[in-house]
Amino acid sequence: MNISRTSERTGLPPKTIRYYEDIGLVHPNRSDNGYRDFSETDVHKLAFLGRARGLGFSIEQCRDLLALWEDTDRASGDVRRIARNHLQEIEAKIEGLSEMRDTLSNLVSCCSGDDRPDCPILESLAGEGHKARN
Amino acid sequence: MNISRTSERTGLPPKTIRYYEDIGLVHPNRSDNGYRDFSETDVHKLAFLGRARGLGFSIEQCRDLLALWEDTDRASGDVRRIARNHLQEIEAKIEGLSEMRDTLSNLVSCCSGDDRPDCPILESLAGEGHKARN
DNA sequence: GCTTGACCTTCCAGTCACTGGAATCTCTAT
DNA sequence: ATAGAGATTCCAGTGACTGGAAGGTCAAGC
Repeated sequence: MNISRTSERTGLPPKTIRYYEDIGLVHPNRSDNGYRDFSETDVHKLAFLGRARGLGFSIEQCRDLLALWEDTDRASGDVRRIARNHLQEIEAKIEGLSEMRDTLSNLVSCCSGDDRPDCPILESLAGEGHKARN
Repeated sequence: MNISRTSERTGLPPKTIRYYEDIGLVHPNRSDNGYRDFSETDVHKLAFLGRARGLGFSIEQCRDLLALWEDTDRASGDVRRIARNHLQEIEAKIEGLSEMRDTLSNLVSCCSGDDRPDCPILESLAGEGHKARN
């Protein structure tokens, strides 16, 4: 199967598929003309990678997950450990972003947003927050 | 003021400060020996940048905010527009991450996480979700 | 047989916001 | 004179792609 059909079936752009081969995540065969020739297994691997990336796993985590997937003697505990670590990272990111959101939405709602120059957003960025109620 | 003192006062690493000069966000003077010599204004600008970056604004957004900050004739509406756009991006990110978190935490809690190979996390990544109840 | 167009290949560069490291210069203190 | 700290520039790497150029291959139509 050529790369564009593989792209359609996996939802991954051809560029990404070539990149995944570059970094050793898949190893498609080559036809006589030099074109990549993807097997069903390759397609499954790529779809697996697409889903794992969609859940935010890093490439290195994906590599580990893929290895565990292919190892029928794996311990599910190893998989779970990776997923839990990643889950914690995601939760930390959400927390950081939530703080930003709260601060920003506060500032945005304090700003009149008209043609006048007075702007609590800039004042806060300038470090004048503590002077706000003078 | 030399770069290490400026780093202390702004909380930005020297490397970052040099980088900010490289991309034209600050323009410190130079002493006779070639060392950067930061003014109070430079320090304020850098602190401003540090806070804006801490709220997740991109460098280009920071550049715009800095220009507005320095323009006493600005319209606060321009600032507010930038901040609101950024706020929406943050909210979109939070939503995406929250979906990941929900899916992942579901999978993690379904996985026994012991020495056995059966693993609903891998099954889901392999696209076997729809077969779960066979 | 020839051309056209779609597809494939490789390779290089760019993204974003830094960060690390090497090689070299300057200053201060002993 | 020398040691150490701190400054400089420049180059390369990060993560995960993405864009684009230059060129090879294939199938269809004339």
